Amino acid sequence: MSIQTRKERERAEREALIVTAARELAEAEGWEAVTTRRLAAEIEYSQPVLYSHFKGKEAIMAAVAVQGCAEMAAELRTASRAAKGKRETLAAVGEAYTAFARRRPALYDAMFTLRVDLPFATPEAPAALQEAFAELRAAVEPIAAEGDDPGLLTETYWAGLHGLVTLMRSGRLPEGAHERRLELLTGHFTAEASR
Amino acid sequence: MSIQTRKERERAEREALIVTAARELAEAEGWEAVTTRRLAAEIEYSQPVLYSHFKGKEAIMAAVAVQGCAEMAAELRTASRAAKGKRETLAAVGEAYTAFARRRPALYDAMFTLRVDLPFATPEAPAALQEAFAELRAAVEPIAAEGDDPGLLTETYWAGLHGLVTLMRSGRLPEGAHERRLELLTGHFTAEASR
DNA sequence: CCAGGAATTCTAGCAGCGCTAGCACAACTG
DNA sequence: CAGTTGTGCTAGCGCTGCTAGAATTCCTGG
Repeated sequence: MSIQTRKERERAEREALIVTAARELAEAEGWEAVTTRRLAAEIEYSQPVLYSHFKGKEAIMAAVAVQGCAEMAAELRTASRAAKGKRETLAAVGEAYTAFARRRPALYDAMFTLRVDLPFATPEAPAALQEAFAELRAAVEPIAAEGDDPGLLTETYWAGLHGLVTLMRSGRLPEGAHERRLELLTGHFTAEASR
Repeated sequence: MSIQTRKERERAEREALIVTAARELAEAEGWEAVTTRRLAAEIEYSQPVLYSHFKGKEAIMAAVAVQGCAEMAAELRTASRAAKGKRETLAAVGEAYTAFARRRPALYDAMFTLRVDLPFATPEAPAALQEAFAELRAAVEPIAAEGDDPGLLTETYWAGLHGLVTLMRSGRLPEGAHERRLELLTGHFTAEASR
């Protein structure tokens, strides 16, 4: 019994070690530097050990993505709590979202850009992911107009944030005017829709 | 003289052949199927020939992206011309944009998602790219509020469209409600901004 | 028409990728 | 302490983008 639990604990610890190493490597040098060989060296085990914990590289990235979702959810919540009115709250959450994406680009990519081994738009999506979306929704819902579906409106606002972040990060949009674009986006969502 | 021009013509033809083959392969089987070996086989030359035309795979993708920009610009213009009022025009252009992205996902990825060997937010950006942006801008500008910078507003609306497209394509958003999300986005941009 | 030189294309290979079969060793059990 | 179980390693497969250098083709001048 005790031996069994010790082994399980050790396995869990090593699994966490893998995820942490992957995340740190990705944040330090980008996901293209995260190879299974490099990762194996980092945790001081051989390559095949990785595959006894995860189905493949995508599954490791998915684990990192889930961690990222939890952190983002927490940051969105903090920003939301600190803000006062409906509009200020949405602005604060939007700001917190894009700030997170810019501060932790590798994490953000795993969550929302790269192909990853995770269910998304289904009830089986990871809890952390649903929490992050719920935070966004809590900020969007109060500014929804009469007929607007709050879920769809949240998805649409989210898309706006995501577009800003990804176009900027891939060099399609200049970094400089980010704050002003974000204001424009939030401003148009807090206005009354005309149809 | 004649020999010289013939050679140049043949080179240009072969270059076009490469770009076309890359594009068709990408559209048929996705960019991950476009390997330099596969591409070389397709054009019935050996691999190194590719590198006598392009600096690398990214440069080939960039050439495909430029083609895509030209086509998108044309489609946006067509949609714009067919629409009547300011709001209808913006809606039509947004619709044309997302329709293009969904109909030609590989082309869209080369243009706006994948890392590619192109200058973007600078005056040296390819003409086709600038034309596509100009089409978007022509549709956005008429609905800009007093103080809004039309360029920034266009970038922001573009980000919204891009976010919708990429989140949907990567499975983060369900396909079903796309039209309604697009309406929400366009609706909020054609409304008066409240600040 | 043919030899020499220049340009072009190909063969072969490098270093690295994700992933895995099968062996060797370590750890636990009776 | 012997035997069995299971864990981790070595080695290697088939692929990637890319390139050095050999081989071949083509054009030019005699």
